[in-house]
Amino acid sequence: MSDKKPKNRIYKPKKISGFPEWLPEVKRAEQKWFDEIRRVFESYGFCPIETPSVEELDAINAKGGDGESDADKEIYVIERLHKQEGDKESRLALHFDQTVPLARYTAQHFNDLVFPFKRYQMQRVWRGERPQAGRFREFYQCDIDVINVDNLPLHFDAEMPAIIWEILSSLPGMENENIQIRISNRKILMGYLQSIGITDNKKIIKITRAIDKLAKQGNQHVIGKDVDKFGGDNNGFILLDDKGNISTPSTRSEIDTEIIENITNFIEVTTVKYNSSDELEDALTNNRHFDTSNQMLKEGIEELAFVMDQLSHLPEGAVVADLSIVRGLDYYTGTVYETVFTDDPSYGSICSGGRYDDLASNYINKKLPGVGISIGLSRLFDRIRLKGNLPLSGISPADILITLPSEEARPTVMEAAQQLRKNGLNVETFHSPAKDKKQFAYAEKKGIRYIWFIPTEGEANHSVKDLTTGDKFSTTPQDWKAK
RNA sequence: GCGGUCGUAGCUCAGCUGGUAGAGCCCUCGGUUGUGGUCCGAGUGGUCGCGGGUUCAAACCCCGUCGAUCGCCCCA
Repeated sequence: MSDKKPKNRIYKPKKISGFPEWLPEVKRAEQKWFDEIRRVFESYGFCPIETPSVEELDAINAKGGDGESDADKEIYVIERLHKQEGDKESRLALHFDQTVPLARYTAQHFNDLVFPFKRYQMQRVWRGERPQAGRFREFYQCDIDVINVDNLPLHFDAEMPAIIWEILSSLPGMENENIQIRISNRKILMGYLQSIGITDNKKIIKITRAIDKLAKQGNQHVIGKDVDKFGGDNNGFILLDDKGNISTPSTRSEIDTEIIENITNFIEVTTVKYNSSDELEDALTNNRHFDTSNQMLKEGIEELAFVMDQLSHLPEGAVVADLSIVRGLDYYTGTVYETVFTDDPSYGSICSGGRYDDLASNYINKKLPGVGISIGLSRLFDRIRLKGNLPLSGISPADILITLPSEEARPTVMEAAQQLRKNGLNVETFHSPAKDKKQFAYAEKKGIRYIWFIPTEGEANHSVKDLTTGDKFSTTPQDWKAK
């Protein structure tokens, strides 16, 4: 009797949370998305670049200015496993978006770039946050940005959503999704806060986040009702009731009642979505609560109205002005975008961006305003995939599998394969002589449509069988064309 | 960083109130099938996430730990 085989210790493979990977058929579908996105980007004249996965940590942190920002925690820093005492090397960090690398890139290659610099970039980015539905630690973003020297025409602010709309409505599997691009302009909120006397940066951040949250939770949520619920040290100080109205300041309030009232007025306006520039201007300009003599507020309204006008050719509801969109990243200074599934806004934005006045000012002594938008490809893709709406077209990209009846036939098989490839077909040859059953089953499983037979003795022609229909054709490698 | 749920074959899971593990799929082989997709049969595969405790006895109870997942913060 045989002894028990010694078991070799196996390192059992595990999923790494937040780092998705796909089977071939899904990856093929993802590649088609990349192809389509690239096609549209290039059709508008954007050119490709790729930056390293890492930036120097100092360079990434340069944008904040404040030093300790929330973004710090999301960054992965890399180090050598075998680093030694006293090794001198710059600290490298995986980039968490493509905007900061773009700023650095633009500054670094300033002399060699043609402005306005229009580039697209489709790479992975990394965020050190806790994964959950639609949230990854490693994911793809597809960015387009335009950067110019000194001034950047507002026209570009309108071009971004137009491009995005074109892409989102052409990606395979997205046919039945209801998507909306929501646009605002930070100058409106900033100008408004300025006009009611709020200038403290920390207060501004809290207010913007409260407004942001309010909109995303569909007015259901309460900020600060249970202060601790909203994350230990991040004390919400704006208290909203279930209808989304600011009620009383919490015990930790840093803000007085009059201002609360003012913000309530503002929120009334922000929770409406405006379909046209006229609606928007009516609501804001003629609102007695707004001091439109404030220059920044006025500019914001005008800019947003301009952008809306430029986008009036898009279908109704595709793009709306939504003043609750304020965006977390603090480098945005004007137009801001978010994109949501209208039937499930809480899934999060699938496509965001905005305008920044001088993102590169930390890297170069020039004023380089830009505007850009980023498709959260992984989040979008995963949603469509999980809904089962992703069109899959087989594991293999091969159109044809040539059977190998015997080892002697291999040269003929190879020759036929080469000829077919020259004609633009993807061809795989079966790897070893085997029963037809095995070779057929292989083609079937890999989703290869045609099986090719070289001539048997006495036959002049090759033959092809279409597995989807069962039809068989007599032909030659030179002549055959897939129907 | 915080909270909820979960962790049994490669995958999806079953395993009643504790008595030392099962199904389907996958995979391999054989048969059937006008050259494959069907059907039938056989086989491979698990120290029940890991560690400790309670017990005569634990996949099942307790503690810890790790992992996954969902949510909060934040964000694509």
